[in-house]
Amino acid sequence: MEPQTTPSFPTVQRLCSVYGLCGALLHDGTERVSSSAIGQRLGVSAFVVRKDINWLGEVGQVGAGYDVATLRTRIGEALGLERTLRACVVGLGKLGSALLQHKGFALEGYTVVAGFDANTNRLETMRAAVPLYPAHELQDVVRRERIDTALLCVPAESAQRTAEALVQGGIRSILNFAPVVLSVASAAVVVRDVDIVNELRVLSALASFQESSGSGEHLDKRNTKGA
Amino acid sequence: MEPQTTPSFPTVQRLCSVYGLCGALLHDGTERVSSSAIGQRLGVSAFVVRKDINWLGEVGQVGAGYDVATLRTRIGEALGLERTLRACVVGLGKLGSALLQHKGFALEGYTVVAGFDANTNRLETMRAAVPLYPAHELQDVVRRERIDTALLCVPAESAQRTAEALVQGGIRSILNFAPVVLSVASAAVVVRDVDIVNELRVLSALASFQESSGSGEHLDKRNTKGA
DNA sequence: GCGTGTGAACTGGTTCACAGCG
DNA sequence: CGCTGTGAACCAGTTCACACGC
Repeated sequence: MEPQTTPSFPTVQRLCSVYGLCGALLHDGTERVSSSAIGQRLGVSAFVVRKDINWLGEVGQVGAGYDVATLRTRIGEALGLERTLRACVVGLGKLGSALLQHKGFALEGYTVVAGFDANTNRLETMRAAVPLYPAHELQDVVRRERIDTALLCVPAESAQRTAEALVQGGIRSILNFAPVVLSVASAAVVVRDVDIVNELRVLSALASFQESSGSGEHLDKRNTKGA
Repeated sequence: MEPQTTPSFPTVQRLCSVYGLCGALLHDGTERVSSSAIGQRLGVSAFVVRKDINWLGEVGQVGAGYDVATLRTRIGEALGLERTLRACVVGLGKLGSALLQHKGFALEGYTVVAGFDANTNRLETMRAAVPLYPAHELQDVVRRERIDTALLCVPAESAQRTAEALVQGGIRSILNFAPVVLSVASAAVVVRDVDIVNELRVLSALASFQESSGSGEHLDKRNTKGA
């Protein structure tokens, strides 16, 4: 019935991708899908797809692949993706504003309920669909509004300090876009770092190897693990 | 002298992070650093840091850690991060505009030289420091301007099609922000997918496990692999 | 026969222990 | 005595092969 063991981290990642893919497939009206088809769309082997899905228990019809709707539901239940979490955006620079205005989180289990910035000037001139608050109210508002998740888009210098305020406010998870690795004391808070600049470095490095290995070689490339 | 074997993917990622960290340390005026200090800042063990750095050959002074400047240079040389690549932003929606205006790529080995969008209206009303072009000129401009890298910020539906145009234009690497996995035929092109919505799902799943495992347990969390 | 479910082998990345130099 | 460099043990995830149901 319920998942016996917590799955490995890569498995969680891939199941989340499969969940998203199922959404897209449903949107297109596709009702059934095979492990190899999923693998192709996700750039992984059919083996791992089956292993991952199998962690959920038996889901597919043996000769005929998986029912897309069922698969999606089962993954959603097992990973706790069905609920809607309350999110906020902290730091309303270029990236923060973009995320704040992004429609589509709503469809994916998140409601953005607040924005924060240290620059009160910016708060006054910005138009937004949700309430904006000055940074010093961060902790209180997070607690009062029962915010689950923060999208942290502040400069590197203030990232650690801001994260600590979020934790004090009782946040449950943080998606960190600042180019530092946060160190959060509380084990009750989940943190994930998405460092775009570092992604560019990785890309540059891979391209560099690519060039020097005379058009042959392969080093997996891909790999969407952790931003 | 030169790297014998291509390092594993996780090693490349971490070395890129170390490279970035060295930059920050130099900025602070720190001249020497130990593997354990690096490990702490990056959220990994000192063992892996040493193993990774050791792939470069001997770098540190045995009793006294690493010289930050030397370390940075060695990593830069080995991974090909010293050169400056020419980049463009494709798709000037919220995220694309934010990236286009982001200062700081310049400091990290990238020059943004062009922007593209299918909406000509948007091109006219936008102010930007670099030339903007309509989407149908993508392939030609990429070739003419010798653009190495594309930051792909178009909607999911057009991502695959756009990527193919980029490849036709002779692009070397693509950082894809669209929530699909690109399938690129040419082995000469490096692709990396950064799916923010999927990161949110992963975060949600991890938080869910976190809750159900009664404040104990640990599932590595962290892990910045690939976004 | 196609395609899932799954135990067994395998690969390679991480962890550890310790040698050696400042 | 601290901290790097590195070979050996360990372990986890992936790959493979095959049984079984439609």
